Amino acid sequence: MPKVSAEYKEEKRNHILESALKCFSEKGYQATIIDDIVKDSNISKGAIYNYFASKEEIYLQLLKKRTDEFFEDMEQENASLTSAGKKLENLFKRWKKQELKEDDQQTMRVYIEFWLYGSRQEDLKSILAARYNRFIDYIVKIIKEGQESGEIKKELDPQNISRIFWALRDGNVLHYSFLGEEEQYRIAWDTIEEMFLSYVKNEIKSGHQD
Amino acid sequence: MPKVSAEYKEEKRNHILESALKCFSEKGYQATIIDDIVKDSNISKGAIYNYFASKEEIYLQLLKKRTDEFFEDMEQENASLTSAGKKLENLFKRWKKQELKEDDQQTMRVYIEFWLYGSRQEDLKSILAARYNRFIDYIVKIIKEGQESGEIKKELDPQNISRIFWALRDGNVLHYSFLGEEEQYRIAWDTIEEMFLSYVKNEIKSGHQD
Amino acid sequence: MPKVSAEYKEEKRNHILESALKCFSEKGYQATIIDDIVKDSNISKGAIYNYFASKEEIYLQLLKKRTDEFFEDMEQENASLTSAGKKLENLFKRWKKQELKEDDQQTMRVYIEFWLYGSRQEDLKSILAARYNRFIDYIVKIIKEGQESGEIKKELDPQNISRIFWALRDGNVLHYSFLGEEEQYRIAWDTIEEMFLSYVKNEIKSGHQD
Amino acid sequence: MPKVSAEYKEEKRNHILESALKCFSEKGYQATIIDDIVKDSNISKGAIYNYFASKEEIYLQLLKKRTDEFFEDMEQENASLTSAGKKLENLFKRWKKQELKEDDQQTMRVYIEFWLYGSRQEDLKSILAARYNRFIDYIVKIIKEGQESGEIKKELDPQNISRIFWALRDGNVLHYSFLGEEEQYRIAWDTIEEMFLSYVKNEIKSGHQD
DNA sequence: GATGAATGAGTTTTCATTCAT
DNA sequence: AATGAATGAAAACTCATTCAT
Repeated sequence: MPKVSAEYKEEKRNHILESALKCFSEKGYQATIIDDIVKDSNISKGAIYNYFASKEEIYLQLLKKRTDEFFEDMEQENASLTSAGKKLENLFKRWKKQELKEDDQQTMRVYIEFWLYGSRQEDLKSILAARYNRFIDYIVKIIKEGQESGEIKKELDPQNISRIFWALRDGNVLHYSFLGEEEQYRIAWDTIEEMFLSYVKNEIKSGHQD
Repeated sequence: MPKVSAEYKEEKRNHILESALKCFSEKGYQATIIDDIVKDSNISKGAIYNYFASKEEIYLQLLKKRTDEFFEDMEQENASLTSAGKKLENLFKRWKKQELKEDDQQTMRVYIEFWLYGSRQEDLKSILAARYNRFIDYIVKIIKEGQESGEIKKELDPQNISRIFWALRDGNVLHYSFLGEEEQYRIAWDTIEEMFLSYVKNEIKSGHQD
Repeated sequence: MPKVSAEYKEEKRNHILESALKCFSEKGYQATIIDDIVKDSNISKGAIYNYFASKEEIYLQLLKKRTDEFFEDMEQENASLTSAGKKLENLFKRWKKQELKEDDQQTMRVYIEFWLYGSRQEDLKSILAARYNRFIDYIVKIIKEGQESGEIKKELDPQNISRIFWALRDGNVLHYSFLGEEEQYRIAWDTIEEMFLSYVKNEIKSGHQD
Repeated sequence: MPKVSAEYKEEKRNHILESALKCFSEKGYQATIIDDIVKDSNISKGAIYNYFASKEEIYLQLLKKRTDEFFEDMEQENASLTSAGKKLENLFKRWKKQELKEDDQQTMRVYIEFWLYGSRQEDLKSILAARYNRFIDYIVKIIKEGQESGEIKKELDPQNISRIFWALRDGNVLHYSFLGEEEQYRIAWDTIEEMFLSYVKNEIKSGHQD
């Protein structure tokens, strides 16, 4: 018989994770000290350690939660979209408007840092790889759908295209996140969309005329 | 009247920088401790501080040196190339064969980390921005050349295209550097080249029909 | 909702300051290392840094506390004294018996070192000057009182006399603190009292006449 | 058969000591690093260690040299003075005009610091005491002369008076050296002279009468 | 469950001294 | 004799984690 309800605990957990995201995003994972999270969350150091075993676990949980939420979101949005092309376009739209959600903006920085951090810790590599594959698979599925429906060129390797898609996204986000020039980012993202889709889609009625 | 020659000192400096690169690349900048560099270089802690004022300065000098070398290299290679298209292709070739030079591979990781690190230190932002602009300008110049010669579509904004070029490069390198799958990287890079050049070049006798 | 009472913290603070005084007095400020204070106080290094931001802050707080206590003490003692002459005599008495309080003895050494230290740190000069002026003003007030009541020669400049008073005190303390010959110190101090008071007081019924 | 003349070596030694005085005076003994002396003297670190075994030895030699010079000076000046009163007045005059010689000003700071430093090093205490006694004896001799000639009160203890003389001097110098207010210092010193001499001299035809 | 004081290993940097040239 | 590069033992300070209350 727990003293507090499960919801209470869940809420507190999330509260900590939100503060952690803010701090990690602003100062970086290594530079963030637990006291930063204490200050931002107004939750005591001891309490934080009641919910998470270590700073690293906070990091890991944070990334997992964000990733899960991203896929939930996508699932929901895509449910109503019928073609691969629409789904891809929706994804591009997502990052075009993303700068409005400061939240996601922060997440990106933290993701990229995690990329660095995780690639150096043997024990995190599998987590990193799993997360990466989840993203890859997500696009692979769309590409395959598109190839079946004839929207997307059959000669392309879905795995390869998916990897390129994420490389494009991450490269652009990398620049944007750290240089912060929103207008340029948006223009670049538009151009990238055009370039990517025209490369990937079948010529018939190619380009943009939705 | 120094006791050792300027070359000796230069060599030692480079020796330290090489060890630093190795350490920074393996463990990350923050996680690398001076003793790691001491151990790797076999140079005493005090001696290292005779050559560099701080760990951060080692980092900065390292990046500067690498960047300078990159541009020197490029300058030299491009001197013999007559068209914008050839220059771009040469750049793609460069990163395609890059994995052979382990050295450059390391530098990339460190560059990306610097991106994160620098974007959070007010005093480093200008260095970061200057470095970024140097890279941007380099491609802008090539694009403009190509537009004048008719190789490259005139309606494209050179700045924007340059940014996209580097986003492609960085995104791909980001994935490769941390996932380390060489074969996939090379294939992706080939595809990216095709995508990019076909987007950028004028259709007449368009880029790749090997 | 602190886990410990304010008194507990105050006590701990004082405990650290006392150890610091002991160490600074024995070895000097610069030569004292934090581990000396750790050893003497039996408080961990980290805990010390929970109470004070730096070694220098310990020094500053220590001096401030001692100075405050000195003036509190004086205020109390002087409350019952009605004439300027009595107040001056009381001050002389204070340092005559001072050697009995080992505590004050230590403080003096540390004060003098602070004089040296502070005079070389731009940012400490104002603290030093403020402290000095507080001492000067204290005697100035007494001198003026005495001049009004007729006890003290009207032609003397209170500021100048006050400065001389403290020069006498500091000079004597300097010698005593470092040579440690108590008997000689006490005799010198008696002589100084006689010299000073006979110079300062109006002849009529002057306290000391040879 | 030495390679260089004794004079050359002596000159170099003095050069180092002069630089050391400057540095010690400006930054303090502990805060001065050998490289400060190297920079100021333009003599290499190795060479400095050829002339002195350690930083401490430089300090000690410096103090010794300065003390010796002081007494040589005094001897010379006093040779032409016939009475104890004149000799004392001459001493007062010396410190009154001293601020003009920046050199001596520096020495004072260093002396005071040495007082602190020396009193904490068992092995330096005897050096300190010897130096102190040399100063004490110097005044004792003058006082005794004055007592014999009738200039100075016979009932005074020469040792005690000598100690007080130096306490006055050191106290005043302490304040001046670190607060640096020249005008105030000079006025105080005048007043101290008046106070001291009127206390010490026989009333008949006393030097200073207000 | 919550609190925040305490811990101490770990980190960067300094600097007196040495010694090969 | 002179040089200055090299050494490495300190020293101040940090911060993830623990644990008594």
